[in-house]
Amino acid sequence: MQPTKTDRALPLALLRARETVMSPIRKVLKDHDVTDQQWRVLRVLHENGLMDAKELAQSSCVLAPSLTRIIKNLEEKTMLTRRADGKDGRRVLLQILPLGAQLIESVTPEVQVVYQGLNDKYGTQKMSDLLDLLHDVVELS
Amino acid sequence: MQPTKTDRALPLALLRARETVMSPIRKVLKDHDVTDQQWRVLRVLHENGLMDAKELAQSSCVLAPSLTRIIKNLEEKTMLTRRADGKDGRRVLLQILPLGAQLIESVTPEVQVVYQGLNDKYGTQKMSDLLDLLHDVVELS
DNA sequence: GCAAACTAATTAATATGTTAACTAAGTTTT
DNA sequence: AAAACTTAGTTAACATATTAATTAGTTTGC
Repeated sequence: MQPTKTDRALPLALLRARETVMSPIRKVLKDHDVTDQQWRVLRVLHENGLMDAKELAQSSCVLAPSLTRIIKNLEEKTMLTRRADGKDGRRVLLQILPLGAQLIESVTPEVQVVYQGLNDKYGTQKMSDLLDLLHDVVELS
Repeated sequence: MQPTKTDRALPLALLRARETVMSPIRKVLKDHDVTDQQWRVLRVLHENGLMDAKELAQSSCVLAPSLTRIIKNLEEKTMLTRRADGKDGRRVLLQILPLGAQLIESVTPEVQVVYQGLNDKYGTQKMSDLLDLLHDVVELS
């Protein structure tokens, strides 16, 4: 069986698209000393309030072992707090702290500028279509 | 400025979609002791023949420092060869070896089965549309 | 021709990805 | 209630991502 041409392979296409989008955003995040994973974790936590580690890992698309390290790191920077769940001793509850929320709020405008530029060049309708199609891919699992 | 809801953020959507697609494929690759990065590198090399490291890195969406280590690893497994370019002493020329090509050819059918299942569930037309939209994203850079 | 600027690749340092093994806490079975 | 099973989180080991610095080779400008 012949391999699919690499430029029509979905995983590589997704990766290339992601690199295109993330590259300029990463620069912004870098200026604020945040990695994109830390950024995802903080954004999800900012959006959802109190969460346990499993929810947070799934929502932010970070694996559990990575999240453990990221949490440790962000906790040391007082960006978030970590405490055991009283009802279920296995769970760890996470909550964003003012410093974390402040980071989100100060970096977001810069990131939005990049998104907006992307959106203008790409087209709002196409962007919406793309997001819908991507959402459908995730639904398959 | 309010952050974009994380479920409509393009980078996260791309990442989630990629995870959905890659998860079953990774299992296949794991059974053959190949990481997905090594797989990408070998596939691109198999498709394109002789390439220098820079081309290979760009085409396979791997950063140069990672490629250096991946090449070292694959070279030790005699999956590919590495030699200096006679005309430009800075460049390194890579070529796939029979063992590498054999790996591609033996793993590809299994990967294709996964792709096919995905394609059947998702729809060929939608898949094609998605690939086109993703391609257009990359064109923006 | 040669120094400056540039380019390809590697190395270094830190963070994350990935799988497996492990610990602790909770749930189910009998 | 104790054993077996399950689940959440962590730790471990290795591979890759990311940026910066370094090395070696090439090209440019004067």
